[in-house]
Amino acid sequence: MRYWLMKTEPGCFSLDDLERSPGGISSWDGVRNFQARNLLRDEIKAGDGVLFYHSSCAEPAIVGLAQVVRGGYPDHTAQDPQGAHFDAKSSPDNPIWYMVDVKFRARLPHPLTRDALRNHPLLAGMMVLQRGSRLSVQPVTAEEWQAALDLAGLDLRLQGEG
DNA sequence: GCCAACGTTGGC
DNA sequence: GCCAACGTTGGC
Repeated sequence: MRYWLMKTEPGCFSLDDLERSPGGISSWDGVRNFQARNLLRDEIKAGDGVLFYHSSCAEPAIVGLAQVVRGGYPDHTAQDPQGAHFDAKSSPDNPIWYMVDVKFRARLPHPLTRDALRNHPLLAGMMVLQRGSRLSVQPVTAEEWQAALDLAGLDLRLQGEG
């Protein structure tokens, strides 16, 4: 079981949107970056933990927890010419882009702001804090995951863990 | 709105 | 295969 941080603009798809999705489950689609694609396709598996991060907003922060419920599979939004994520180079036979499904798990009692992360010795090194860090899906270490939960005051045991 | 950082594209 | 130009991201 591994851990990830997923970035989203709340004006586009927020933690609320995930919670309100049917069964609290939504596909994580529309990622059009090769490095993130590789993670979605090859590394991210059902059961993995997700730190849900809001970016490009008044207070960028980790706001919740989610869990991967389906590992990488072809992103069919690339096949929709009307959609915002259409890519003519992708085809059902030879998909370029991949997505996963994630399920809402928890809202943090208090969002973990960038300042809060920076001020924590175990979290200050997180990729999301690094300058120019644009990867929308980022690996998180087990230590960072635990420290984030501790800092949030959350005791969450995900299915498949422990 | 600014601007640094990054990924992608395309000319050569 | 290099690299400049461009578009996008995202914190501030």
